[in-house]
Amino acid sequence: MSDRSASAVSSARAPRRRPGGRTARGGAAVLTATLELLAEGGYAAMTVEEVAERAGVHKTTVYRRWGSREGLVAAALAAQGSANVPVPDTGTLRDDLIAVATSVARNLESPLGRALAQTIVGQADDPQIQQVADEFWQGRFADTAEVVARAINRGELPQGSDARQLVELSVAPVWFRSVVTRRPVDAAWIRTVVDAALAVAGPQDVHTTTAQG
Amino acid sequence: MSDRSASAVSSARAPRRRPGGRTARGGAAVLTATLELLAEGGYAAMTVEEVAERAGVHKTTVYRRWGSREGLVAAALAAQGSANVPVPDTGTLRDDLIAVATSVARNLESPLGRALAQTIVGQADDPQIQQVADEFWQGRFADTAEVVARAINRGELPQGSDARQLVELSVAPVWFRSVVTRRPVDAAWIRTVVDAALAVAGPQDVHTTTAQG
Amino acid sequence: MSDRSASAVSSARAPRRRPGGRTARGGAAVLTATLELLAEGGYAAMTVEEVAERAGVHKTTVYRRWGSREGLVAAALAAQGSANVPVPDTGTLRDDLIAVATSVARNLESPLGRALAQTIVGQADDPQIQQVADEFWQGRFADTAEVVARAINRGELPQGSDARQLVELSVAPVWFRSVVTRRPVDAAWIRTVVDAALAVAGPQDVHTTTAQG
Amino acid sequence: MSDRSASAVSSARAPRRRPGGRTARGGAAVLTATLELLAEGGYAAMTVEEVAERAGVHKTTVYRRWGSREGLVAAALAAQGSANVPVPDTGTLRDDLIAVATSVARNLESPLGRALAQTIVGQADDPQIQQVADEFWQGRFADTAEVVARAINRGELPQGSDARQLVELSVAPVWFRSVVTRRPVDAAWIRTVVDAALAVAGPQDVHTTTAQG
DNA sequence: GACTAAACGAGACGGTACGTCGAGTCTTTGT
DNA sequence: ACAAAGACTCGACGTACCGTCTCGTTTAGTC
Repeated sequence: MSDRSASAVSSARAPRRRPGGRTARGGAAVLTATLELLAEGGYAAMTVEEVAERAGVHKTTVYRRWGSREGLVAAALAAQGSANVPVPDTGTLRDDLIAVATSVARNLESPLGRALAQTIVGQADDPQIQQVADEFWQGRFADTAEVVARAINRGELPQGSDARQLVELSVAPVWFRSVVTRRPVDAAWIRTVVDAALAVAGPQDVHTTTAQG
Repeated sequence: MSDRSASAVSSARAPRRRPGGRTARGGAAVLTATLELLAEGGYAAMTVEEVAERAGVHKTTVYRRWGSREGLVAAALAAQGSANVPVPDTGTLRDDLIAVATSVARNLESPLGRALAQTIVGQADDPQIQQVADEFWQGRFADTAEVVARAINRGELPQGSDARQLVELSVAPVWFRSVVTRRPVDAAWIRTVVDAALAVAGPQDVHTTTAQG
Repeated sequence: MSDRSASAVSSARAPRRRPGGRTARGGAAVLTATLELLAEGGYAAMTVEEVAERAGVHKTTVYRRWGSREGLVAAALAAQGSANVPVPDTGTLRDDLIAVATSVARNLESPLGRALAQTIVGQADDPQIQQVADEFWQGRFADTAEVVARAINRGELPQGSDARQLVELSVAPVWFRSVVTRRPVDAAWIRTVVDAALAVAGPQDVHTTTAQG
Repeated sequence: MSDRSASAVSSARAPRRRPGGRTARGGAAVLTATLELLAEGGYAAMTVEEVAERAGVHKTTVYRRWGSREGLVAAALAAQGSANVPVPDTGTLRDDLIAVATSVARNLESPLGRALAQTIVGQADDPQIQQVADEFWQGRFADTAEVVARAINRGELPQGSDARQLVELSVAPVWFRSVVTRRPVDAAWIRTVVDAALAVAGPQDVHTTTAQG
């Protein structure tokens, strides 16, 4: 459906095109440097000047193209957010959801993932950041809806099951623990979370099987 | 980010005229002003200078007592966080959890609540903020554990039920929706969330029992 | 990270109160540095940043105290302009005027004098510069009026003689040559200029007397 | 110094639409725009970009042809300076000189005249500006020398009279007042100035003779 | 009731970063 | 072959806020 280019972040540390660098190439270096700095010290530690220096570009160039610090961050976020996360296909809904939640947990454990998460939440008042965040979630939920669609096809879930709710309930506690309360997320807990989500998915039946009577 | 308004004087908060008065009163005015500014424009818009002015205090005084911007915010957060939220007692666990989650949702809908949430998440890398956040969560989970304790006493839950898990699963989706994806939280959804949490609380039977009864 | 160009030249002028220097002393060093730079390369070459560096002061300090580049220049101009030039007293009006004109010529030959002259003229549209210039001229004409007053006392000039006109006509051509057409000013020419000024000073009598005799 | 107004479009000067238009008619539009901007806000307010926009030409074109801001200004100055001012011929030297001085005064009262004067003085350190200024003065003095030549022919002045000195003494005070001290120039004062100049031109008698006749 | 130490008011300063302006250069594209 | 378009480097501007420091004054706690 949505073919987002899966271009890697390429942590290749900026080639350092110092003086004559007629970069222009697209400014990918700038976005990379931005993400790099976010990963290193979070939003507060990311300065436009440092980004420019790392990208081998002049400060004014950054401002010309991205308008402001927020614009730059938003662009970097968008670039990173559109990097498609593969949707798992294990054969069962439960394992798929566990895989999704685990993937989220892993991501939030990485410095970059954590930094982006904090930025999305902490700078949510900025309209540009907000818009990128909205698009990000829309994309993520659209992607993961496939997991649920397959489950419906397999008969694991009734026709009208709410895909978003299922995924939201599976992922929310992971974000909460990892980003809000900052406590470790382990596999067992993820399983519990997914089971809870499944418990209210569709009209009970699928999960308990016997509650129908 | 660039609003000056030198006059300010704000909402009549600070008596401003403290000729002989030994301020010291505890600096409550400073913390109040801090929260006020956080509520108004979030963490980014809160400046020590503006806080000092609103509190009718000099900037250096703020630094003398709270050390830094983060220290000040941490203190304000602590002051606000320790304001005990009443633990509900409706008679049933489900309604208690719904009440707790609803209370959280209401709080996160308020400008101040939202600002504090964003601060806690966005500035989580700062040790002082982090500590306050840790204490806050510890307190909140301790408080709400009572709800579960009562349920156990009533026989709604088996002895060894995990109070924290129950509350966490009830509250996490609310935070996620409200703070992370920024979508509205309605009562029906809260009920679903709580039901999901209850579904994995204690050995299945409790749940099914409850559902049946 | 940010390599400061080690130019620093600074002809041993600034005490270089680097780190703990709670300068405040009055910022004379800043004004001195300003004049220095003006002398070196004129108005265009004078940057606030360079001034600050030479004065061993931070850029923001300069802006705090003088508001802007123009304000700084105006202050430096005022400081320099108020340095009283001694009014000559040779015994005769003609020699006094020659002395005044010669002094002006010498000043305009110096790099600093030339730079200030060019600044006064070239930046005349700036209100701050303008005001300083006005005060400067007022002061200069007031000072030199004494020369004329003495001449009146000596009977060289009638009572109501126009001091300003006399001085103006003596000095204007010097400025014109030196600053406007940029040609050298020699003593013989100064004598001619002063004679021309004297020729129209007072109600003819002095001149006509001379012409008659 | 900080007025933006990106729209501008100015006083309908530039045709703006030069689709096939090859090689600008000779760049007159550019020089006109330059003078226009100089007249409007002086040297400081004149930017190459604004000039280019008003002339309906691209910035790079300006740089190609005039090399730099100074080169452009020099060219504009030259274009304007070479516009011959008519040399008066009233019949008497005194009236001719008064006419010349008055013409200078009128010119210096106009925004453009004032701006050019300030530029010539303020940017005198730039070699290009300097050269244009030199040529300008050479031309002006050559032109006005005719006035003196005629006076000699009429017998108003002796053969070897110094034309340049006469004109210089007549004009210098006007420049001084108008450009340096920025005070108004009135007709009576101009007469005084010219009389002073005449007083030292040739052997005194000429002046008195003229006055008597 | 005077005396001292802590805390405060006031104000400037060093320092980092922001975002902006304009000069001048270079490359691509078109005519 | 020259010009339009547009992006880029570079140096500087002026501003905001952080956190520090100094000095003088106030006030509280103690003798």
